[in-house]
Amino acid sequence: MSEEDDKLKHARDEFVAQWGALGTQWGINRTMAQIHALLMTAPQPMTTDDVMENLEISRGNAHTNLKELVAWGLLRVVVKKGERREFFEAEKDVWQIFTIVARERKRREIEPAMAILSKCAEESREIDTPEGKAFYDQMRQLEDFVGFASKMSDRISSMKYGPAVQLAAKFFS
Amino acid sequence: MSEEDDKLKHARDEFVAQWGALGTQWGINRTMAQIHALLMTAPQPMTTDDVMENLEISRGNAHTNLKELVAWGLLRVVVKKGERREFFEAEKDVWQIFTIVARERKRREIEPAMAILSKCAEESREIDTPEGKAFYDQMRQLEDFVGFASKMSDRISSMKYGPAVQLAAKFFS
DNA sequence: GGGATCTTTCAGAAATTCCTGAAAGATCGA
DNA sequence: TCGATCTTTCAGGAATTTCTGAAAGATCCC
Repeated sequence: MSEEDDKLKHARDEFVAQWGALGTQWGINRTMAQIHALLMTAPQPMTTDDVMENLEISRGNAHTNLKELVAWGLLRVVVKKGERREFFEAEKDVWQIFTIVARERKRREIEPAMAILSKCAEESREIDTPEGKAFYDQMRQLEDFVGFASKMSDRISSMKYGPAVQLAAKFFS
Repeated sequence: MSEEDDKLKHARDEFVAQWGALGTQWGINRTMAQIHALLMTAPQPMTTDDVMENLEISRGNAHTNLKELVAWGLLRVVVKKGERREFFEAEKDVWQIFTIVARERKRREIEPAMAILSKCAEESREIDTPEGKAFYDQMRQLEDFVGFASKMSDRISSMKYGPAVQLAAKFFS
């Protein structure tokens, strides 16, 4: 079966490499994306050393990014009895992955935007010139829209997969 | 009215600065986000030199990012009669801005992901080992989900604002 | 043609982000 | 307590991204 194993190894290596490259576009660093790809396609939980070896990266790098992925909730730490080392295992359910990423993006992208918009709207609320009114108006429109998007994101992220698909089906009808 | 004008200038400067900082999180560079913020809140179209002066940046930087924003569709070039210079004006409609950004993100983030997933699924389709099947299965699940998200994004982006809000209202009921 | 004005490009500098390797910190069993 | 094993941190270096400033390229009018 070495033939088959080679094909798999090749496909998996490609997935890891490309997913890593893509990570950059998504605003997460290459290593983090590669580790995530590696573990999503790992049959067994892996140790820091496994990851280091497979991706040919330093211990510091592996460690930092593994912990970051754990903080996101995309990886879990697994302890095996009789083993002192930590093993890492990925969340593999796509809907779970989606909701985790959506929540994180909301936290990092939507919420700071809301804060800015609210502040600027507030500061300009009572400026009684045409320019002032136009500015306030623009801030309010942005604020309303972003607030709305934020609510939608929450709502969807908190749904179970089944209902979400149901809803989407309705959407396409 | 110098008092009022000052307050407005302050609020606007803050918006530009903060929006620029936020841009980094969104994966676009600071200058590009700042220019966008500046023009979204400009009562009149602005020239390259206006932008350079206001943000205190070089001509090359201003030029490159203005053109990039035009390429995205977030700015339009305006020609005034009797003027040789180009003026730039921002799309101010929030729904338009949203659909433009959604389309761009799809192009840069979703489509490359789809390509990788399809290729890796294809390559692993016939591997007849437990690991091979698991890998193929994972690729397919990701592919299906991302494909689905892609369709949803298209569907929403191509809607008019009114119907989109209607739909959202149903969603919250 | 030639000068004036505006746009575009791009090599190198500056700034930012990311990674390495090593040292320090924990935890455990003997 | 001590050595072995594993985890964590971080200063400095490497890689990547962004910006500047100047030169070259358009376009227009005289």
